[in-house]
Amino acid sequence: MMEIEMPLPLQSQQDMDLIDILWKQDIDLGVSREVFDYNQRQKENELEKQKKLEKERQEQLQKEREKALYAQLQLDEETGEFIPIQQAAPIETAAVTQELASSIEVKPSLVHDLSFDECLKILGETFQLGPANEESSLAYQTLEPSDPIETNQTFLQSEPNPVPAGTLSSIPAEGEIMHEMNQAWEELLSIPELQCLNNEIENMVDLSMYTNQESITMTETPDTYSFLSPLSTIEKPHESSTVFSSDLVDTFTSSLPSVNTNTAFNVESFCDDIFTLDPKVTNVVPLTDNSGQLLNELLNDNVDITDLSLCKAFNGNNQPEFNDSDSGVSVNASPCATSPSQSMSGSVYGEPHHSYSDSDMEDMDSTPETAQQKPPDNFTAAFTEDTYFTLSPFVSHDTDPFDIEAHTPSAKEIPASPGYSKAPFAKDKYLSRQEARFTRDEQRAKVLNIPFSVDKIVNLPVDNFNELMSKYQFNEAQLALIRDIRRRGKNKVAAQNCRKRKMDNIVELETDLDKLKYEKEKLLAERGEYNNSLSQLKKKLGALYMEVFNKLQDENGQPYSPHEYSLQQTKEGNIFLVPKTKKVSIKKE
DNA sequence: TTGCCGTGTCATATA
DNA sequence: CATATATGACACGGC
Repeated sequence: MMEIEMPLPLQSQQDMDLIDILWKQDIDLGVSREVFDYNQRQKENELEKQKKLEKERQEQLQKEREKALYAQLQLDEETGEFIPIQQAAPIETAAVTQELASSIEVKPSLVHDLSFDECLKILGETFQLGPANEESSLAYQTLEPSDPIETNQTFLQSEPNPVPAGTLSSIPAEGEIMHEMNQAWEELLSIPELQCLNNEIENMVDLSMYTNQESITMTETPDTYSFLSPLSTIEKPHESSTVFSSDLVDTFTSSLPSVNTNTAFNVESFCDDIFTLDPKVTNVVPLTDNSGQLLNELLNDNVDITDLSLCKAFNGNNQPEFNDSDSGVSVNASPCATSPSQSMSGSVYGEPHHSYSDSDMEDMDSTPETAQQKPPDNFTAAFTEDTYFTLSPFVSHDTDPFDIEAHTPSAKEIPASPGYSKAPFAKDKYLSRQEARFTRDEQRAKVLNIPFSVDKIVNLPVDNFNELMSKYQFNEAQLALIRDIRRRGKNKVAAQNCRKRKMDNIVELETDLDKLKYEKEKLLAERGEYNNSLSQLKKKLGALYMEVFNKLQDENGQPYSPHEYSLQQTKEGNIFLVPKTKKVSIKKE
């Protein structure tokens, strides 16, 4: 069975005999000879050392990535956010796009070989996975890896050609796979028919999110990252387009029917199926965590599809941006980032990134552990009520977002533009609804795991609000965010009311103005009438005066001259003929 | 490209 | 003093 091993200097013949004796004693127990083999153990030790070295190299690589990412970002002094250096991005984008074009074998035509119905079927079945129940929750707990980086390392170690430590450019395999997969999805969803499918997906998920919220439990598991890995494997060069199509359809149709809306989706088995789908495909490359998050979103119907559909991966044109330009949390939906620059800058490296830029996040240095609420007994119910907050793809349950923030400022990567959330489908009318539905504050709340809705935060009366707040333990960042959300929410309503009042006032003033104009016209007309009647009365009075005056005669029987005399009336009603020269003297009297 | 409009947000005053 | 409300000013996106 065993060939005689060359005795080492440290191993005397007595030692070898002793080993043989011990082995013979244990051989019935199934112990192999290698157990007693010093060389074997030494080899194992060396292997372990190599693994450790590799692990260290991975960590070093990770740090270098972050450094490179820092180099691509600049700190916005106003917002405290990291923003990409504008000039670099387009060039890099173009370059990487070209690289992708040459490296990715899937042509658009290939993807388009999938009929719309097939695509619809695939994605429809994918998202018909109902809200995961507790079974899936269990699955989550059991499948949950320790952390994304570790997962990533595991993947890397399983690779035939481990990624060497080095700079960004020295990790083509990982980045390429990421790009390939994202590209595949971009192309898949760039099919015009699938644009409207986005909306269907959204609606389906909306249904699951809002009608079954109470039954929703956490199902997010990074293991689902591998869900779409066939995309990166099937689309290898030696696969024809028809093979791609059929394989893909077969993959989904063979895997998904066993999953209904009430059954927990066994991601692990699902992935196993996929990974073993085509044994000819030897170059099975693991996905990065980042891509995995995208896939996780796709796979989990509990996931926030807003993030998904906001994801630029589905149109590949713009950056997903949960960026908060002026205040609050700046969250990059990098899980689905497809921009080469973005991918290169960090998201491709498999970390969900979180960015907090204003007062909300200024306290982020608080102990990460405190970021987790300590819910009351009814936490589950209260929690699931707004579960979508906690199912954000970038809210990892086993990694602390603050920690990630602290170590990976890359979260600031690639805000497409300063300002509000920008729909990935900039010209997609459907997304404006999503955008409207998920405000920035909601996104912030998701990031910080706020266990109740923004609506509650804003609209609850003070007492109820305080009562609700007392049920949880929040860290300072969360408290600040909640405070700001409430303030902003109330101010938003106040501003709306204010504007409405202002408009009402304007309308009212305009109405008053019209009324006054009408009144003025009316008064002017009335004044004209009065003037007319007044002039007529004056005429009549003059005629009457002259009639009376002409009847007056002096002692000679001569009429008085109207130039020398005038008729004047006293207060008592007596009328006198007064010489005009004496008129003044009479008045004086 | 420019201007207008609606909206969210902030700062500040006031209740 | 804390909170809510009101409002001017500003930024931003859409048209």
